[in-house]
Formats: sequence, structure tokens, C-alpha cells
Amino acid sequence: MSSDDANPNPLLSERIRIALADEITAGTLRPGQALDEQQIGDRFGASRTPVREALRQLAAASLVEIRPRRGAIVAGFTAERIVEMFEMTAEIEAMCVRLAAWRMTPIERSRLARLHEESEAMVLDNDIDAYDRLNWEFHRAIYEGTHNSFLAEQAIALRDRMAAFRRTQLRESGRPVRSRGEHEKVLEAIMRGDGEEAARCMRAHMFNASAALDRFTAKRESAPNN
Amino acid sequence: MSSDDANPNPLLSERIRIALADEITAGTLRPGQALDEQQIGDRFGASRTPVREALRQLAAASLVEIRPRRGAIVAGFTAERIVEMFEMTAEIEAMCVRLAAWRMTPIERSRLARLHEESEAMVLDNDIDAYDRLNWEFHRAIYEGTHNSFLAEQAIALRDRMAAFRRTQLRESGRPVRSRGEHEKVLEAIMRGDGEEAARCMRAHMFNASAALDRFTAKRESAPNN
DNA sequence: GATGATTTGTACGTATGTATA
DNA sequence: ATATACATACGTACAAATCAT
Repeated sequence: MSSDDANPNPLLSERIRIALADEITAGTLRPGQALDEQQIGDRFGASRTPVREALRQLAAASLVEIRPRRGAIVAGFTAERIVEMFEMTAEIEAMCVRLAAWRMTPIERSRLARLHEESEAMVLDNDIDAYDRLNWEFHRAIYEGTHNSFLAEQAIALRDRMAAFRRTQLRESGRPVRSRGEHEKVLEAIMRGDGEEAARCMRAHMFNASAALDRFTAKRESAPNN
Repeated sequence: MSSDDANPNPLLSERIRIALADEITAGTLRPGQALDEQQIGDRFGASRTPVREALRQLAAASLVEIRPRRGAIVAGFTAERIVEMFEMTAEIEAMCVRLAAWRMTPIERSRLARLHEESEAMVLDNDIDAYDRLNWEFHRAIYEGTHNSFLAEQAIALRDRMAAFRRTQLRESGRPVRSRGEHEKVLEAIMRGDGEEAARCMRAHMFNASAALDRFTAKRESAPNN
């Protein structure tokens, strides 16, 4: 799941997990599709054992659903489900930023501001991937600013699962510019130490991202040539 | 973990997972302790295969830590870590109740009120286990009241992991009475549809639970004869 | 630093439970 | 409704990596 693309994990089960996770979030594997252990094993030149472990991990991330003795299927990403996931992400992000606004140290605050400044060039170049990476750094800095490592871990895991959706969302024309503008509002509230206002801005930011994804995928559906 | 004690799960891996989860949250298995697959298998009369699956599940719930090719150890529950977990739980619960206060249907609201009324008898009888069960129902009704099934699932999973800590917390003398009083404040705010106030009450409720656990375990440490 | 012991990671075989004809 | 086919759940075996000496 790309928490570290530069890590060619030597464990077969992990490689399979990552590959399947990518295919599921990318939509190559459709919701409801059966995931036959033998079949997947053949595809990766592996036995069923590491496949099983990969499927269990994916079930824990609710990317697949396992019915005991009845096999695994790709979890259902209905439009409604994705909206729900975005709402939860939005609320978690809001929670984090509220706490961070109260607890971040001056050094942490200045680092956050610097990250935001750096992102300007990427928006101007329309370099989606670079902006997405800095976006990640920005949000991660907020998680750490909560000074609650358990919360930070959970937030990172959730964001990881949504990775594919977030990237897609940024492809809507003009979205990166607006995204950065929303970040600026969040940043200002953090700098003032106004946690509640920061939370409101963050919710709005995530809501806009969700809406952008919705519009983008709707357009894509009607004109399926990528 | 006891999400359903009345469910003698036929899957060996699940039974092992539940047993280990209980021992970890109960403190029988100490943080940092190595979890040898063979050894655990022997204890449960099982082979390493279901043990491995159980350990993976527990890692996903961050109850154990798996280092590739170096085995699994019990995750570290320092006092600080537990406080962090309670804070996250509190914020998640607050998030849920805020949404629920705005979205619950009249039928859902009346069911919630009924659950609260039923709990009175159990507090008077000082029946901790029965109160804990109804407590669970109360919070679960709130999760479902968010009308966001993804959020509800995550909240349930988190609460499940904290199960042992919550039960322990209720054993402090007088705690059930106060706990129920706090529920009442939450309920009133929900009934008024005041999400923000409900969230504040819920945070306070969870903070008090955390503090009660803290006092209870501190006392227990100094007088270890249970 | 090298060697042996232990433990994990993976392959494969078998039986039980589920779905289908 | 019964039987057949098939996938999963678990057990066993071996190779590779880690650790202990």
C-alpha cells in the first residue's frame, strides 16, 4: 500500500498484500469479486499460505470481506460507502487538527508553515504527484502535532487506505489550487491556536475533496476511455 | 475480547485470537513478551498455522507487534499509551455522538432512552457485568445513529480493543453510578439535538473513565493481591 | 567471526464444511 | 433431498533467516 514504495519487501505475503491492495483501490478488482486463494497463488507464483495471510491483512483493513469457509470477496466500494469513508476521514482529520492547534510546539508550527510554502511551486507546475507527496507530509505533520502517537498511527493507517481515492480526486482540473487554498485556512487557524476553527476548515477541505472525487469519477464513468 | 461470549467460534484461529487478546488486555501477557508460534500452538493443541493467523489479526489491532522473521511480541501498553488510547476513544465517541445527535431518527432516540432507563436497575444492584453489557448497547446505538456504517464499524472495532480496560475501570467503587449520570447528560443533549454539547459531555465521560482506570490500577499495583 | 540451534516463512497434503447439480 | 464437487481450515514438512554460543 505504498507506505514505502522504496521498500521491496522480501516477504511474499506482504508483496501479495500490497499488489492486491493496489488493484482493489485502483478498481481493477471489482467489488464483490471472489478471491480464490489457489488462483491468486498461481498468479504470483506462490502457494496458498502467503495468499491466505495477505487476504487476512486486507480484511483487517476492510478492503476484502472474509466469510468463514466461504472465501474472500472484494469489499463493496459503493458510492455511498466511499462517501462514508470520506466523512470518517474528514472527522478524524478534524479531530487531529483540533488537538494539534492546541498542542503543537513552535518548532512544529514553523515546519508546518514551511511545508505549506513549499507546495506552492508544485501547484503552479501542476505536478500532481509531487503535490500529493507534500500533501501527505502536511497532514502527517498535523498527526504528529497531536502528541498522541496512537491517534497518529490510526490516522496514518486510515489515510493509507484512502490513498488511491485521494490521488484521483486531485486530478480534477483546478482542484490542486483550491486544495492548497483550503490548507492555508487550516494553517492560519492552527497558527492562531484556534482548534475549533481549524477543525471546521479541515472538515470543509475534506468535504470538497470528496465532492471533487465524486464529480471526477462520474465524468469518468460516462467517458470510460480513462 | 468477548464481542460475543455466546459465540463458540468454530474457527481455531479465531478462538486463539480471542484468547490471546483477552490475556494481553488483562495483563497476563506482559508487554514486550515474545510470542513463540510453536509454544502457543502447543498451549492450544493447535499447529502453527492458525496461531500465525491469530497473531496477524492481533497485529492489525495493534495488540502485538510483528517484526518480519523475528517473531511477534506483545505490544507495549505503557500507562502513557493507555491514556492515548483512551483519548482517541473519547474523541471517536464524541465524533459519533455529535453526528448521532443530528441524524438519529425518533425511533432510534426512543430506543436509546429506553436502554438508559433499563441500566438503572443494574447500577442499583451493582451488577458490573450486566451494566457493562448495557453500556455496550448504549454506545452501539449511538454508533448506528451516525448513519455511517463505516464509522460505526471502526468505532466498534476500537471499543472492542478497549473492552478489558473499560470493564476494569467500572470496578472502582461508585464509578457505575457516576458513569450512568454522565450517560444521562449525553442522552439529554442528544434528545435536544445539540451535537456539540453531546460531544463535550461524551469527552468528559470518557475522561472520567480514564481517570478511574488510572486510580484503580495504581491502587492495584501497590496492593497486588487482586 | 563462524557454526549450530531455533524460529520463521512457504509449500504441500488432507479433511471438513459449503455450494451446486 | 442426496450426492458430488470444490474451497477453505488446519496439519505437516522443509528451506532460509535469525540468534546464540
